Order: sequence, then structure tokens, then C-alpha cells
Amino acid sequence: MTPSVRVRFAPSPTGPLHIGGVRTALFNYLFAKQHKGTFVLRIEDTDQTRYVSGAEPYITEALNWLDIPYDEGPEKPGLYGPYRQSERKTLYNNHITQLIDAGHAYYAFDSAEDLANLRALAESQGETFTYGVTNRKHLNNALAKTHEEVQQLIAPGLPYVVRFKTPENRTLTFTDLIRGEVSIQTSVLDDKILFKSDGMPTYHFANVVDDHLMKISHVIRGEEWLPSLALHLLLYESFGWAAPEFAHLPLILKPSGKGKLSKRDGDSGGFPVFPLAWKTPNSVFSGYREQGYLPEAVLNILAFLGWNPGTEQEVFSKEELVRDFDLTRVQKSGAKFDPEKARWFQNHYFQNQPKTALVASFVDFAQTKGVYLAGEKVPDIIELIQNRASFVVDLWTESQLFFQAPKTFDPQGIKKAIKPDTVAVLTELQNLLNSIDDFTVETLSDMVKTWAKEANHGLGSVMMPLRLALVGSMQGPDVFAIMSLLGPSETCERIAFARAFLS
RNA sequence: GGCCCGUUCGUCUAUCGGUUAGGACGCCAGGUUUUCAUCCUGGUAAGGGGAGUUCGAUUCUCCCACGGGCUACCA
Repeated sequence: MTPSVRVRFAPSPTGPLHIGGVRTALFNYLFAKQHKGTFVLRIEDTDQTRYVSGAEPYITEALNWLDIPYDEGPEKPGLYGPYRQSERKTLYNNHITQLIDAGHAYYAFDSAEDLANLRALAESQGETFTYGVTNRKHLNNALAKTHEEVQQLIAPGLPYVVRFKTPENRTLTFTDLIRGEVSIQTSVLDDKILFKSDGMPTYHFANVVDDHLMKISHVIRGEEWLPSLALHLLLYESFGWAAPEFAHLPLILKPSGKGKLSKRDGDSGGFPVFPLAWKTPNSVFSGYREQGYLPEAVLNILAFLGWNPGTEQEVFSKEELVRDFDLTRVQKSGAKFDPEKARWFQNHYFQNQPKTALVASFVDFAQTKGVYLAGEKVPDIIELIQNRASFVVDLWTESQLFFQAPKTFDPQGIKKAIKPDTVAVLTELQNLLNSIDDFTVETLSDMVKTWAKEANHGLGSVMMPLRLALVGSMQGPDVFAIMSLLGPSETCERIAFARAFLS
């Protein structure tokens, strides 16, 4: 029997999750569901100095909005809790003792200042200071002291850290599900700190202990962790544990310029970096949700950042993603985020919403503007402007012409549409409209076109001024549809205003 | 600096030794819409450089260049 698939998403609550993190969560989720496995959320809050309150609720809310539900986590206890590392201290204490007793880790007493000095000294000589196999016996640690000396330092409660004792001269070769074989020499590794002087484990230690204890079968995480995979593997080996499978995801890069997309990029690129808006005392970062993106669209955008099915299908529902996602088809190199393509996905999903959903979200949006709409015309308006919009806010903008008569006229439009005889034409046209009872698109179209032909007016000399009169600019949906929705009196009022304005 | 990973159109990517190197976004042109947008059709545009291996390399190997990551008592 093959062991069941258990994966985890392990963010650190140091601020809002950015879309790279969300993608990691998504890929973990897809992999888990595809294998009928379990998706675990674990909060890695071992760094007390960087802890940001509100970050954990942000993470769960973001996953909730995108419909990436986890099976076990802080708010969904399972068999392997607790799911916050800060609540698992005893576990780490027991395990670090085990490692020290077995000789795989050792106490070290160098202060942060000592280390800074050593680093500065090495740098001044053009070298890099590494706390490791070549010099550890000469530094301030248990390897350079007797058992009694060590006990004397620990007993009074002097601060110390615990470091990993990197094995010498070995070549580690491991297989990454995405990258294939990777190898590294242990001689270039340093003796990483496993336990900090504040009594908390570092990422490396807590991560390995928790992944083992939580029976994680596949570790799917960002590429930034690839360099420390050697350490993690050595840790598993030191404990005598079987290591899980690993897959390191390519990074998401800035759309332009260099480097990975970072939280600090904020809105500088003209697109959100975060799923949900995030407010700090000094600033506010926009989120996909607040910008009006549909969660389904964001999911699709994220899925295609570094993955593709190998077919020409690009639009994928969550169910299709669960079915077709394939870790081995994930790209090896980083992907620049493309805001244009993101908007294209959004437009696609927006256009494919049911009409009733569009109307409902439009009415809700109007309420946020203090406008309460109940008219039976709203569905007709939405119908008319739907394909001109990618976001609810576009619907709002495009619909304004129905709620407010133009007060001014676009100069470009005037230049293009207004001729010396325009006022006279509009007057005739208004007389014609006054005679029409049936204000439907068909009737209006027939009557106006017939009249223009008979009166020998070019259609352009009628339609363009009419559009300008009704809308105020040379944009918008079909003029006859606008008149029909506006109704006879509003239509004529607008024409009258334009005539007065022009003469 | 050291170590690790990567490198196909501007961008995301397909190709698992032999293809007119395909698709999508963007952009350009044409058509529909007497507007703008949508929509439809077409077009533009790519294997970083150099050595090998091979009858044949985008594909395999090596070197270089470039890009990215890591190099904290942060994750």
C-alpha cells in the first residue's frame, strides 16, 4: 500500500501573503486533491520579532476567498496538531535534545557580536566567514570544550544556540520532482543554527520536525528553499527518518526589471501583488478581490504561472485543474508576471458570468456609491454594456450615461460630428421622435433611417450628432438601444439641451 | 566573492533528435459595428554564444555569457 499523500502550505505570518505564496498554496492543494490526499495549513511563527498580528487571519481569508480549503490547520484541528509552531515548543525541545545526545548538533556560545566581528574580519581579508567544519573546533562552542565546561555555561542560564554538526566530505545527491537530480558538497555547508537563544527553533529545524511528525509526504515549496534542501535532508538522516519527496517551484518575477516579485513591490507595477487588500498605518496595498477580480480568474492566472497542461487549453476551472495538474509539467525557470494576461483572464471570466450574477454585483456596487437601484431597466442596461466591461466598476462607469444627462460635450466629438446644419437636423429629428409612440430599437431604427433617407440627410450627419447629444461623447453602445432605454422624454430633453448648447 | 538553479517570439509557453518551431497575451492590419468597445480573419515575432556527440541538434554533453535564488540567532 502506498502511503497517502499529505502536503502542507506553511506560510509565516509576517504580513500579507503575496501571489507567489498563494500559488504555492494552490499547487499544494491541487496536488493533494488530485491524489485524494490531505492539504495541511501550518503557521510558521517561530520568529517572534517579525510576527505581525492580522497576518494569520489574512492568510485564511485569502485561501477562503480563492476557495483553496485546507483539511487541517489552526482552525481545523486534525490528528497532528497543534498547527502553529509557536504552540509546538515542547516537541522541538525534545527533538533537539535527541540530536545533541546523538552528536549531530552542539551548543554554541558565540554572541551575535562575536559573529559579526568574525564576519567583518573575514570580509576585510576578502574572504567569507563560514561557521562550519573548517573552523568550528576553534570557536566558542561545545566542540571546543569539555563536557564540564559546557554544563557550567548552560547551568546559570547563559544564552546559547544549538548548531547542526555538518558531516564532512560528503556529496549529497537528491531528486527534485521538478528539477531532477541536484547534488551538493557538504563541505560548502555551514553549521546552521537549529535553535535560537530565545528558545525557539529556526525554520530549518521546526520545518523538518513538523513535516515528519505531520506525516507530510510531499514538500512543495518555492525555489528559494532549494539551497537549504541539503541541510534538511541531513536532518532527516540524523534523526533516522525517511525524507518526503520534494518539489521546488520556480519563482514569480517582476513583470519588468529584475528580481522576484516581492511584497514591497506593492502597486508600483500597476497591478496588485496581494490577493486581498492590506492596510498598514502608513499605506494600503490593493488586492485582487478589492480590484474586482473574480476568484476563479485569479486561480486560473496563478495556475498558469509556471505550469501548463501541454495542450492548447488555457481556461481551467478548479475541478479541471485538480484533474489535469501535473507537478512534473511545472516549469523550471522563473516566470515574469504578466498583468495584461491577468486582465485577459479576468475579462474572460467576467464575460462568462450568468446575467443574474452580473446584475446583482452591479446593484451591490452601486450601493457602495450610495445609489440604490431597483428599476426593471437595470438588467437591460447590463445586457447592453456587458461586453464593454471587465470589472464591476466598468459596468458602473459605462452605465452612467443612463443615469446622468451630459452637461458638456467632448470637443473631439463636436469637431467630428457637428456641421453647420446640425442644429436644424436635430430639430427635425426631434419632431420625428415626438411622433413615435413605440420606442423600441427596431421602430426607432426603421423610422430614423427612413426619414434620413427621405430628407436626404447622410446617416452620419444624423447619428453622430445624436450620439453626442445623448452621451456627450463619441462612445458607447448602439444609439437606438440607448434611446429605447432612456425613453421618449429623456431622449428629447437631451436633444433639446444639445441644440441649445450648440446654437 | 562562494554555492545552487535556470536560459524557445516583448511576455506565458508547446516541442520529450528529423516540425513550414505550434498556441495564448500584447501589438499591427482587414472585416463587422456609420462611434468607441466587443467579435471575426489575417499578420508580426523566438531556440544567448562557442565547442563537441550524431547522418541530423531547440532537444544530449561540456565551456562561456547572461538571468535568478541562497549565503541571518528571517522565513
